[in-house]
Amino acid sequence: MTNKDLADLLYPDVTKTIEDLEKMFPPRNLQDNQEVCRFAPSPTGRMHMGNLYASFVPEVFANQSNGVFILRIEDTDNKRAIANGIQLIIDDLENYHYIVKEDPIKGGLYGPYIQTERKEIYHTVAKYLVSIGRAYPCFCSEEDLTKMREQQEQIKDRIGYYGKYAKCRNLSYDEVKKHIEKGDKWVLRLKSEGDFNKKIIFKDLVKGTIQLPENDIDQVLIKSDGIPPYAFAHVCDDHFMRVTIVTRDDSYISSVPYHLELWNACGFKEPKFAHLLPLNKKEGNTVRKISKRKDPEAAVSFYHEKGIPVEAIKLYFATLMNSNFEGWFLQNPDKSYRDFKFTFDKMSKSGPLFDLDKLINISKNYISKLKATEVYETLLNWSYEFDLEFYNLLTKYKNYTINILNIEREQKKPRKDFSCYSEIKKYIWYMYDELFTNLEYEWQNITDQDEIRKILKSYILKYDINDDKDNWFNKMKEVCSELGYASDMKQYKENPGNYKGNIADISNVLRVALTTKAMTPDLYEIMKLLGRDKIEERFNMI
RNA sequence: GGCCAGUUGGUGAAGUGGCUUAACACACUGCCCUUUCACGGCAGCAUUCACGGGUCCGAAUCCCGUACUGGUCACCA
Repeated sequence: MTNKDLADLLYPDVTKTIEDLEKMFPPRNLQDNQEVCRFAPSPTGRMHMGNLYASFVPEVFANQSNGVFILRIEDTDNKRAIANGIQLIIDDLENYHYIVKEDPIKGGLYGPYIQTERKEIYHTVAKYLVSIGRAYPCFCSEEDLTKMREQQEQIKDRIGYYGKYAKCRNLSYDEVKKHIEKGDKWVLRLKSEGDFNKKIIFKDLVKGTIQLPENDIDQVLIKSDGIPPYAFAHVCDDHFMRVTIVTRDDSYISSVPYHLELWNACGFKEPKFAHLLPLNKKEGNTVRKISKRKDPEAAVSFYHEKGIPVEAIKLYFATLMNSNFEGWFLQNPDKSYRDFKFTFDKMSKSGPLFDLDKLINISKNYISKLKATEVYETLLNWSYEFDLEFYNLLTKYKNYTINILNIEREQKKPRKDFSCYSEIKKYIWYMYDELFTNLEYEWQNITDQDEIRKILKSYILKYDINDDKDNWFNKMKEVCSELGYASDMKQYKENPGNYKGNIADISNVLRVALTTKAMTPDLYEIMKLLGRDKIEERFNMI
């Protein structure tokens, strides 16, 4: 009896051959420098920052080379999958404007893009491996394996199904047949040819040259439910999807020797590998992988609710990804991160720490460079979801709001007040009469109400909405002289005793009377937007 | 425990044998500019690169050892 007979016995339903698959999924018609990358998550829930970053990297490398970025769903562990998991992932990638060429919904010539729908492919390759003597069925039960492990631990031997421990490795055709006929459960194992005492050397795009012991463990290729575990699935998928760069978490690095043996046994040309360090977070003195369960700031929804622009998050990812990106972006503030040439060798070999402060800074800069109309549109969308009262005001006073948002914006060095959209209201609420209630005035040096009224009265007599900024400021100076305040700060500083106060105090009174706040954008602009009636009305409220 | 990797200020990091008495950015502090805030400008913030030894005229950079941190050793991905 030959290996071929064994293959037929194990996989009688498989009719295709590995050559058929090669024809069904021919090499892509791409240049050498065009990369095919994929993001391959499990559908276990909403994306989190770790995931999002892990998908940003292959997306960038695929698209900057004009290649193909694929979304493939790894749902072979059905215990952890959730119902609408796939849709959630697709939605998040779309919200972040990732360019995805092939995914389970769009489809593509190299699908299906869901692993549990690719069983035929896996079984075809599995059958091939059996037929060339590189795979065999194993009937060991879970108890057998546990017992074996305990024994190995006791005598301090290496743990695993290998060498003399691989009991089922040399089962005869008749023995296998007997098991199968009895309906015994079985898994398919690789017949490893590796030698643990020898080393393999391989080059990782991120980590450089790495030496690891060869794999000699007869790993499971197909589980008893007929579905392959990750390793075998990824080899079949990445080969037949013609992936050129496999990006994945750094934790896979120690199983690379096994993976390489698999690629080899199947007769596939191995792709390039890039093992990425996960996003970390500092907790006390220890650094750990950012966690969906423990860290609120890991959730994508956290940023969505705050209204941090997705582009800012991507810019932050870009700075984490390539340390020289930030400097480049400082030199080229008007360019997109898509114009930057990312490389693997500039990626961190130790895990990058996720820093919310840094993200917020990037976000501030990003928003400050937008046009007022763009800020308005995004703010409108954000408030529609999270603050309907504000949304209604924004809709009612569209142009007015755009003008407010435009204060000190379109200039060389724009203001950087807003780090996210949820913050905007607290900076501009006083511009809307509807929100101008429950006031707490932040008077500074001048608190005497009579004095304040005197200043306001003196000022309003002079105010003319058509004044240019110089005139406007001169009128404030006139109030100073009339009421005994210094109109020139230098003079005031030389002789503070000669004055009741200075022009900054007068300015503060006007500002607080109109806005209640001691800190606002340019007062001249604010007054222009409020208009004379509102100014008088607010002065009279004091 | 075996194997693999990493360790540069409060933070992200640059750095691959002399240009480094360690770039840049964030945060923080102080000063200046200024009607306020913001922006901006200037300055301060690691005499030192986990520790110990070695190679070398010369080490953050190369070698060895130690410590610590992380990863991995499943019919999970």
